[in-house]
Amino acid sequence: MSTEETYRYNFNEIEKKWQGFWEGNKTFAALDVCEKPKYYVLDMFPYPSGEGLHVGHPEGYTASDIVARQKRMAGFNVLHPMGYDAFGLPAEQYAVKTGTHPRITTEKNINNIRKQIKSLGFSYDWDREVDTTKPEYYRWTQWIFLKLFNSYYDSKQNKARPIEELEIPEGLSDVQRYAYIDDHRLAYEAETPVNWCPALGTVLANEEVIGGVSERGGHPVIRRPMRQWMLRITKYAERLIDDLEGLDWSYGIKKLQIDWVGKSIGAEVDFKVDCEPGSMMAQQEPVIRVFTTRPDTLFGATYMVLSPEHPLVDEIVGDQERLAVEGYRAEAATKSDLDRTDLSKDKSGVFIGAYAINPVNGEKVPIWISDYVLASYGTGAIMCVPAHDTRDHEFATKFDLPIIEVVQPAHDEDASDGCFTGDGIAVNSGAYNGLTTPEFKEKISHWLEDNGIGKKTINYKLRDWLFSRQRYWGEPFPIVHAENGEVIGIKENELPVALPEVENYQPSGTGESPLANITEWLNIEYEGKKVRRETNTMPQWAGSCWYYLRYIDAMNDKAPFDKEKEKYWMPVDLYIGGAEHAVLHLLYARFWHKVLYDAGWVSTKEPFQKLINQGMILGSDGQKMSKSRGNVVNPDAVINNYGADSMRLYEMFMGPLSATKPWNMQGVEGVHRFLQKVWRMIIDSGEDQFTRGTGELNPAINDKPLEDKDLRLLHKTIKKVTEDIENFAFNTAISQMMIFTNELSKLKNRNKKAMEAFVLILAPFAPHLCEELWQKLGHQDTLAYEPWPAYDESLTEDTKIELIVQVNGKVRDKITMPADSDEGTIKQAAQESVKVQQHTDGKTIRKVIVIKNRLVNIVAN
RNA sequence: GCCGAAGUGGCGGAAUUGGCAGACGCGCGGGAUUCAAAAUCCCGUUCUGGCAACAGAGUGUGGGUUCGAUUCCCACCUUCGGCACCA
Repeated sequence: MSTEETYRYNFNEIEKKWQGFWEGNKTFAALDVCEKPKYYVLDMFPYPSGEGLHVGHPEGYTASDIVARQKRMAGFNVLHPMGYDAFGLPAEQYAVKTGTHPRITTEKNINNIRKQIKSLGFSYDWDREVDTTKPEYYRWTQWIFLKLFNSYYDSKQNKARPIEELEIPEGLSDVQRYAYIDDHRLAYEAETPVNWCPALGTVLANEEVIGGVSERGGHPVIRRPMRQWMLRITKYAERLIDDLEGLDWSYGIKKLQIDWVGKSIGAEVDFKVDCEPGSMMAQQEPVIRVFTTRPDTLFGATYMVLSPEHPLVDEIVGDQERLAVEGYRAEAATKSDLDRTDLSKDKSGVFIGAYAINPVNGEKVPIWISDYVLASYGTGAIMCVPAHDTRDHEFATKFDLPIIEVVQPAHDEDASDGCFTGDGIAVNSGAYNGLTTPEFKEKISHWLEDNGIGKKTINYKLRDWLFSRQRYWGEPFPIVHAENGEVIGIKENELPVALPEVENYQPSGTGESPLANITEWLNIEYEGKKVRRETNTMPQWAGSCWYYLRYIDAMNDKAPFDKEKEKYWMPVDLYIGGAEHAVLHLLYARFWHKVLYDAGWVSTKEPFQKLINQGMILGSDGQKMSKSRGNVVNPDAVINNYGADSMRLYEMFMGPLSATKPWNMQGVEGVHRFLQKVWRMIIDSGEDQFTRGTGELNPAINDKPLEDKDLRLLHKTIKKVTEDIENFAFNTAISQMMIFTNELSKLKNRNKKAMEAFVLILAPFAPHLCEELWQKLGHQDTLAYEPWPAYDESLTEDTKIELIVQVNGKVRDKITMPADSDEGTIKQAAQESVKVQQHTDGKTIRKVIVIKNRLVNIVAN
């Protein structure tokens, strides 16, 4: 029978056909004006690498696509866009090696990845595609940067305001005024020690340095001060924590963000440096300010440590100690972060030959420097309480410094190693003895404030964002520098500052980007002044900080987006992506969003209302996929062999979306068999015992009503699939549809309406197949906007229930009874059971527990 | 070290206001169909004992609460992910 082949499930043909249909009809175009409620489903857009997609990408994209398709059918106006985060180092490194313009590489990679994405049949609105490297896009990235540059943070109003509104002290010279203003901008320049990678010729962000070498390439990284652009994200620390509250994100991700901001409440305390009376030093009255979260342990502070970089060290160092101190500081300066971390187990430091006075008891305490104190946190100096801080304890033990206990555990908690870090009761603390830790903190804070030697203070781990890179392939800054030191933002209407062509992509070597080599671009006249352009470019994060806003109005050439459209579409209702972006991307995007919010450009405080992280997909060996292990699965191969629908279905069937799970090609085979079975259930494929192979509707499909149990199965299935999509439990939704198919395939009479409902609920998962089946069922148009099938609650429950009968908690029998039978009837029926009687024989029945519609437990002994 | 998530058959996993452990899929075993195969269909498949009916054990380990615990509580072990001297 040659027709057999012809009418089998031919995924290749079907998928090509429907992808063409959707594209040609713009089936998934979102409407900007619409009476329907809106729903915005966003995927984290990919970096278009040369390798293309790996199987991890389609996992999140399939999940979001199922939701998008289901929401459309449920009557929502859905925005579901896709784009490319295409600036970045790999294209540039390739350019350095081969001379190929990164634009060429990037375009090629985008074309490839777009083709891959399209081959999976996602319901994106392709008219809204964005590419962060296009001038039409980065023009607005620069525009937002200018917003940052032209704003300052008003701490009283707790929001950013235009720089023109900044109050400037009178009587400043021009230069002083520029400096004052620049000091307040949300985007500012600073001389900062940065991670300089000589091999890459660029500065790397902390997160791009792993174990002292560059994340890409593994080249050594050293610390070196350099002029850099910084963004004042620290001003938003409090709001970045507070506004998490209303978001539907997992506890884990919120915690990660909160910890990254790292808020801690404590006090700043001034320690006077002990000077010889009448000396030069004494007149200056030098003071060391420390930050501590435990002001209640002040009486136990037996020494102090300054960071090696602390500015006061030079002034107060003793003559005899100067040489040793300078040696130590030089050593610390050359140490990378890795070296410092490595030494964490073995503390180092030197005494600087000076003393300070503990303000609470007048004790003279020695001052040391050590690299375990960070210059960049708090005040760069600490008071040390070795009895109640593990790091101080280690240091004091090593250098034989005194340890005084000032807190006792309230109960008999474990004070192991003589270092108790918990809350307790104060001892050896003068008038404060007997106070609990919180009481003590409160009192001493007031005392410090009343005496002008300290005050309550809040510190954050979060640092300002190092926002410049010495690279070619990134957004140029819309900034020029005048000869008098003035920093000038390019006018908005002159944007974009286009990325110029260069002859070679090699870094300039001085630490500047390749842009510094193009003199005719570099030195220009701007507004009548001779200026030099900014040669830094923005980091890869920049484009991804606001792309979700550009999708709302991707073609707008007058503004980044239309404010009315923004009001309609924002916030993003669902954001799906990898957990690797849980901290930085989300934090940075939230920060930019808040800046735009303060400027009145966006209407919501937060951009992403609900966030779901998909888990990692491992190779079939249970290891991370990597070329070197040879366990990488190529999605193209899977699509070729089994089709996009099978690929989609398998990725969802593997397990819970957020779990880490291994790939198994036989599992793809399994879901593929399911789709074939669905095909045979509805199409006369000639493979089925009841059919002849016409390729049309299966003759078993007719208008005869389903039997009660099958009708109930249909309604149960609709209910479960509907609820499971809501809960992102796609694996169990698929399993329920398998149960339905297994059952209905056995029937000689398959009700047509039931088949149609089934096709509609399977459609978000396997859209190509379902469109084809929908057409075969006699419909002309796409099913994308067919109403989502409703279920009848009363038909989702059974009329007869199999009750479990237990004796002493062990299952001994099962009895079938009408649903909602009353307790008395159930008890009686259970005790009449022969098997129950065998197990209760000779025993006294103490108790009978009945759980309606579930079980009976007879307790006997 | 700290924080977060998780530990269930040969494998992926299912089951939560505490109520049949192992749905669904893979794999494996047996059968039907076939000249044969592919495809398809049917039966079986946690472990131990038994031909079977059936009995016992069983959700990382050890305790506890309960008529009843994969689910709740306490202690511990292991794996994965993140952070890492932030005073």
